[in-house]
Amino acid sequence: MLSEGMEDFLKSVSALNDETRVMLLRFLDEHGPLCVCDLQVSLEMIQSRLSRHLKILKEAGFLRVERKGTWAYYGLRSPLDRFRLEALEEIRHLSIVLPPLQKADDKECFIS
Amino acid sequence: MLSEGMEDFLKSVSALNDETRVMLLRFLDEHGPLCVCDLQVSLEMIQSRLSRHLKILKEAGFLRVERKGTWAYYGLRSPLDRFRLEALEEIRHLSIVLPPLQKADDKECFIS
DNA sequence: ACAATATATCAATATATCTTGATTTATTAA
DNA sequence: TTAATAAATCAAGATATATTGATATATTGT
Repeated sequence: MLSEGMEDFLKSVSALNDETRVMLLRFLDEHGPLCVCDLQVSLEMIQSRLSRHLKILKEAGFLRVERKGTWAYYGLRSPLDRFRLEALEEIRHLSIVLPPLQKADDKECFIS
Repeated sequence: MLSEGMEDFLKSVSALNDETRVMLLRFLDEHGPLCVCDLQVSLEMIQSRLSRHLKILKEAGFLRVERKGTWAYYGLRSPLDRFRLEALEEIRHLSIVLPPLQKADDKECFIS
């Protein structure tokens, strides 16, 4: 059957319940899969914080990870089920200002 | 325009982020508007707790209140916007067991 | 094996949310 | 106006979540 349980629903919802994560979803929706270090520079977030939020979004079924060497590329999972897709759609329509995408390896820019 | 802001979105989402409130929405969706004391007996919840959750759901745009004398009848607000409706739809499909509806005034059952 | 780098996890603290019991407010009826 | 009841709010404690800096793990190139 298609009905999910309370736990799964609350996991989706609590993943959405944070401004940082909503921004992350929006950013990845707009730019496609990105590695943690690119997100770090673009969103000016420290690494442990980013890593935590990405994990929560992944475990809630919104994101997938693909590893390439030491890099981890996070992107929207596809297909999303109806509710998550609807949430994403809502996020797409939020009037929020996103910072520009920056690539970490553009310069000799080593983030600790 | 139709786009809501981040604040409004997070308000909806954080209202959904609680098992008690999800139950409440489901219960009111199934039985129609009910007064706080009926919810109290049916869901076996103390009054202050119930009152708090109803307020959160109301302020998040899911519920409306209608006062009749000392009673306050809470019911689903209508119409709901797309995202809230979709959330409600999702809640409708959750496989959860609800307690039966009980009316507070059936017996001389005065809840403190 | 070693150094360098990307990411994940941990520990401590700060902040937010939930629960309960007590109190307050508001309405009705005597 | 007083008593009774419904509902809202408050205060205190418990639990959960977010942030930061430090440490651990894993991969790559030498």
